[in-house]
Order: sequence, then structure tokens, then C-alpha cells
Amino acid sequence: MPDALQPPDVFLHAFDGAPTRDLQPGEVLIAAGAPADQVFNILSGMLMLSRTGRDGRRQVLSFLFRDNFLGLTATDSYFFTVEAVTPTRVACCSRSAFNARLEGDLQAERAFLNMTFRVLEDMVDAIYSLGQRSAIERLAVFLLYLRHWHRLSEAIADDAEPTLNNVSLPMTREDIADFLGLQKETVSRSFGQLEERSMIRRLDNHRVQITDLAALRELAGVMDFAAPQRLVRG
Amino acid sequence: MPDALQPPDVFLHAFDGAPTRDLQPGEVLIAAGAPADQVFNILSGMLMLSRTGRDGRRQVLSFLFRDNFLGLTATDSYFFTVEAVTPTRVACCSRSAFNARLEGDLQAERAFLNMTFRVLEDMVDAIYSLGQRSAIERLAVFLLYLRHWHRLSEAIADDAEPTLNNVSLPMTREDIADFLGLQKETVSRSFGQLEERSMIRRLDNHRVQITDLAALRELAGVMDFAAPQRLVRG
DNA sequence: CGGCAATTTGATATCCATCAATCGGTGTGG
DNA sequence: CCACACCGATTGATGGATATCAAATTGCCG
Repeated sequence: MPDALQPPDVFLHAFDGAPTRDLQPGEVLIAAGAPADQVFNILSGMLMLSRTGRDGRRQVLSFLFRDNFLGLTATDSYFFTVEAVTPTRVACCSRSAFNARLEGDLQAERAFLNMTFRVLEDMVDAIYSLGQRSAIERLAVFLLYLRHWHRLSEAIADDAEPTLNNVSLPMTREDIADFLGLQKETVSRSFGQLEERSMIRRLDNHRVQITDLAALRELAGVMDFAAPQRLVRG
Repeated sequence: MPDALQPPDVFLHAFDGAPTRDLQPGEVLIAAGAPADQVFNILSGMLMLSRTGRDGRRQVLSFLFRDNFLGLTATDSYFFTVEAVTPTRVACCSRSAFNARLEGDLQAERAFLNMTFRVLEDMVDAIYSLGQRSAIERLAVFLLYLRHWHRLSEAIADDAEPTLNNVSLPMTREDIADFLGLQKETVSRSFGQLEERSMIRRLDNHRVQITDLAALRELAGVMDFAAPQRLVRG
């Protein structure tokens, strides 16, 4: 298995010198229905991307971290909402300027397409989880997903680095529930079960420690994952 | 709302003159783990794309129809399985030749990226369904999805065309179940409920008639969908 | 007509949702 | 500093939707 970190996507150079914007927790960057004339790159913090039906049901589609691009859509308006979970800084670029900067830069275009494919494969993971996994399995996957992104955004080369096992959960239980297709009470109980089984310890409401990584991975069935391409052979 | 059909994606020209391959129902075109050195375009028939975990759980990711491109991946091997549901003909092209044909053709590249975005938005729909909708709602969405693709692949301009309401279901109940994240018995019962509610009639095991399209759409909550971009202003 | 597979239907079990109560932290004002 | 209120999280009790297991039925192909 590959184990070294990937360099940041080269197409992100298009954001060099772009103006930035700071968001407070809960602040909305993109409201559903807004014109898709701007694209963003996350410089720091965590965002949450979600879609809400007319009847109020909400599905959280992903949590976004440093160097995640924001603005993939085929339509001229966004059909999802993006809001800050933690204080966040993003770089802003008009879509037309972004496209112009990419145009003709073969390497950047290829990197952009590649990033799009990785997003697609993440979605496949999500579909598999929602369709096939139980509540506790989904939560296990989620914790590993957060750990993974923490590792990537901090560029920590060593997967065994102990601090990686302190997972920060800045979002609410309800956000987690809407991400995993569960109710918040079920998320609570599933945390309890993971703790009972000695896979994690709850340090406080927004912080858990992974105490048995191997068992958590086994439960999550993480080898089923598509996502090795996020890492590069070392 | 837009109501005319979109022209086929221009990048599909890259398959002009490509060799074809015929598949019988059940025949595998791409086995999970196979090298991703070929890409395909569907000329006729229906394919099914799925992913199976080590423990045997299978998630059907999509059903594929005419003019659907096959080969989106960031890795050098496919991590999913593609098999024929009906007799199917595909055009085959090596990935390198396909990339070479696209390279420099700005219009084709843009169309390709656009198609990728549409796939992404379809996946968002799927995630919303699996995370938020009940069994009967998912089945309603599924029937409308089949009707929609039937319309697209037959290039039927009029959405009210009555033959569109005869939906063909060539796949098994288990395939449907694995697509919707349900068990086959639940799919059966949900068909029964849709029939009880006079939204459909079961003609035979592989054919249903939509008898109340408006009610089915209401149940599916289809306005929640992202996918207007699959149609073009008429 | 016979036999096998797919589907439907039935009975029951399980998981998760729902509704309700309690707990714990945090901020405010007395 | 403490009382109180408020919000999110946890825990408890119950219900409902779907899974599971089993049987009956239908459809399909020889």
C-alpha cells in the first residue's frame, strides 16, 4: 500500500494572489440557488456542503478541508449550500478567470480533471456506505475519514503518528447524522457502542481518541475503499 | 422548466470508427480490479455498474444507457464491476487514444468535463436518496429515473408521450434492491404499495405502467433534483 | 408437463427512528 | 459567586420500517 503524501494539486496555482474571505462558524459561503459564478479554494478551516429538500430533510454531502476546491457544477447556479463549521479562510476566484487561467495549461487541466475524479470516487464511497453499511460501521468510516483528512491537510507523512488518533469533531451530532443518513440520537448511541467496544474514548463532545485503530478499520471495512489514489507510492 | 432534449455530447466523436463489442445479459465488461486502459461508449442496451465489498455486500452504483461514457477513474485500475443487463453493444477505445483525440479539442474537452459534472450530480441525487428517502420513495425515484433515461436514449422530445409510461425493468429485483440500498423483498412490497396507491400497474415481472405520473413525482419529490442540466432550454 | 429460478407473500426479528426525560456545559444577570 | 436558563448531547422507552427467514406462487425454459 502507498504511504507517502501527495503534493497539492497544481491547478490550485490559479488561486495565487486571489482575494480571500474569512468565515465564522455557521456563516454561509454559498446558498443553494446562488449563481455559480465564483469558485473557491479552502486555505484553512472546515466547510460543510449540504443539500436540503423542500420538506426540510437535509443531506450533508461532504466536509471540506484545506486545498479542497469548491465549485464543481455543470449548471450556472449551485444547487447545494456551503457553510463554515470552524473559522475558515477561502480564496475566491471568478469562474471565468479560473477557467481562463487553466485554459491551455495542460498539466493544470489534467490535475483538475484528476481532482474531479477523486471527488467522484469519494462519492462512490459515500454511496456504498449509505446503501450497505450499518450505523456503527458508518460512524467508524466517518472517524477514519476525518483522521485521513486531518492527516492530508496537515501533511503528516507518518500514518502511525499518535496525534492523528485525536480526532476533532467540530460539527454537531446533527451534522454528523445528516452526513451518515442517521438521526442524532443514533449517532450518540453509536459513539457509545464504539467506546464500549474500546475502539475510541470520548474526550469531550467535540473530541474523540481512537484507541484501537486496527479494530476500527476492520469494522469500517476500509480496504473496500476506492481511495488509494489520494496517496502516492512512497 | 426546460423541456427539449440535449444533443449528444460532442466528445463522443472520439469513438467514431472504434471497434465494437457485443455483450449478452450477465456478461462482464469490466471486472473490479481490471486495468483501466480502455474506455467505452454504450451504443445500445443497458449496463449495470456495481461495487462489492469483501464480505459480499454489493452496491449497484448506476445503470447505464446509450451514449453513456464508461471509464471515469483517477486510478489505473477500475474499482468497480460493469456487466450487461440486456444485450448490449459498446464502442471500445484505448484510454490513451481517447485522451489523444480529446487533447487540444477545446470543445470536446469542455463537453467531457461537463459530462463528468453531470455524473457527479447524479451521484449527489443518489446520496440524497440513500440518506434521506424511504423505501417507497426510492422506488418512485427509480422508476422516474428509468423513464427519464428511456426518454433520453430514445430521444423522445415530448415528455407527455404515453409510451414513456411503460417502464421496462430488465434487471432483477435483487439488482434494484442493491441499487436502492434495500432487500429484494422490500422492493417487492414497495412495488405492491405503489400499485395499491394506484400510481403504477405491474404488467409483468419486467414491465410496469405508470398510471399516475404526477403522484409518483410528488412522492419522489423530484423537484428536489439537481439534474435540470440534462435537459436544455427548448 | 416438470423443474428450477425469480418473485411474491407471510411471520417474526432487528435496527433505527421517534418521543420524552435527564444531564452537562456555557453564558447571563442578580 | 451562584441561580437560572438555554442548548446540545446523552439516555431511556417505545414504535415503526425494513431485514430476515420461510413458504407459497409465478414465470420461464426445457
